Amino acid sequence: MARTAGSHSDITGPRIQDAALRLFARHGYAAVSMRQIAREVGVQAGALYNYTPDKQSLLFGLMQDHMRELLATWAARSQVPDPGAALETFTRFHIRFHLERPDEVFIAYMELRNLTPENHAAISDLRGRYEDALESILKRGVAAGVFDVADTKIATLAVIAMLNGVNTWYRAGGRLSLEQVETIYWDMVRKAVGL
Amino acid sequence: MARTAGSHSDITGPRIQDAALRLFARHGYAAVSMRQIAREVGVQAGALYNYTPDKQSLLFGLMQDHMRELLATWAARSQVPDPGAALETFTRFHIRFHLERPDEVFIAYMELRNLTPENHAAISDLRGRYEDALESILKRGVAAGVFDVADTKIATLAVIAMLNGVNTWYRAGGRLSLEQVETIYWDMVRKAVGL
DNA sequence: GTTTTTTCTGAACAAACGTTCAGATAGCGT
DNA sequence: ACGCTATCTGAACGTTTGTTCAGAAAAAAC
Repeated sequence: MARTAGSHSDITGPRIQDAALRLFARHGYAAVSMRQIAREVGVQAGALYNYTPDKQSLLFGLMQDHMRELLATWAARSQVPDPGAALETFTRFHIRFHLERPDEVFIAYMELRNLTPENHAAISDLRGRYEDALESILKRGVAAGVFDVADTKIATLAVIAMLNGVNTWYRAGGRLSLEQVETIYWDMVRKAVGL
Repeated sequence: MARTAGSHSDITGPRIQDAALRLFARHGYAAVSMRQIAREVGVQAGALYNYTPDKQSLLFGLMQDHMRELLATWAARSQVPDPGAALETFTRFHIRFHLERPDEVFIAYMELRNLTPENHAAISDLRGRYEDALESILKRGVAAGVFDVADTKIATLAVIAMLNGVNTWYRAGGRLSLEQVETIYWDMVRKAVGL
């Protein structure tokens, strides 16, 4: 046997990424084998290598795609001049964006240590750029005298850490709507920066 | 060859736990082999099985020890009646305790998915008890009318997530002392709960 | 309808995996 | 000094790992 009926790279490629994403998020990169991914796609393990040079690149691609989309989506937003309004926009954007992609977020935070040094540096750089987006808002607010923040760098990391926590417990269809969750967190963020 | 000079279970046992802790934290449970742990201890892989029935128990033991120590240490503290003071005590305790044990904390949060269902349930239960300790403080503060918190459950998770973030960036000997870090975070927590 | 290209199979590779165990030696109690 | 027990080695087990590749079939190009 060889090429199978209906096979097409436009179909198999994304399916491999989807399967890898889900399996990596569920069991962890190191615990998932190429054969498991292949089985999920309905293909033999060797076929995966038409789409990725190796397992590491598969992980890196997923993380890089996620971070780039995060940055691009945020950059596409029209920036509000008022620091308070900008912070609210960021807070709600962050929660919504991350809740819509639980698997990507999980991988981006948990699998950093499974990247090669070069790949790790690349992802860390993208992460840093996103953190800078928040920190620049905090700095503007401090400069304008509307935020009360002792250390903008720490506040940046603290806010992001707090917001990321949503992904550990929120489930669609639960006690609270996405809108309610956003509002509750925004309320805490707002108060934390002294607004 | 067989038993080696100077070998003793009181020495080898802890060394195995130390090595497993460090390696699991650095590379992840699934990515670390029993042979790597053994090499770190200076022993053959088979010798590990005098101290643990299997790899899974090694991980579970580390996580359980950590969570029990966390709960016991917190329980040993004399509880302050004032909710505000209690929250400050908790905040400073949490940061200090966790910064003193970066590897244990890392494992306790990252390796949950590598536990068997029974072990997972056991650790989650311990985790839940610790979260309850914070939530009870928040509830007392809300009842006393000194805290402004929309949802104590979410606030609990948000505060813990924020505080846990310290472990991702703090390094001893850096720009800020532990005392300073505690104060900055307490300032944010205090404001976030409307105190 | 024929040729070329794309996509996949199935087998193979060496290496590493967790775990077991008979046997050997070190340390301890007597 | 001797025997007993605790501790470890070294080899072995069956399985799984990531990856490669010749060949075969489907799809696309002509």
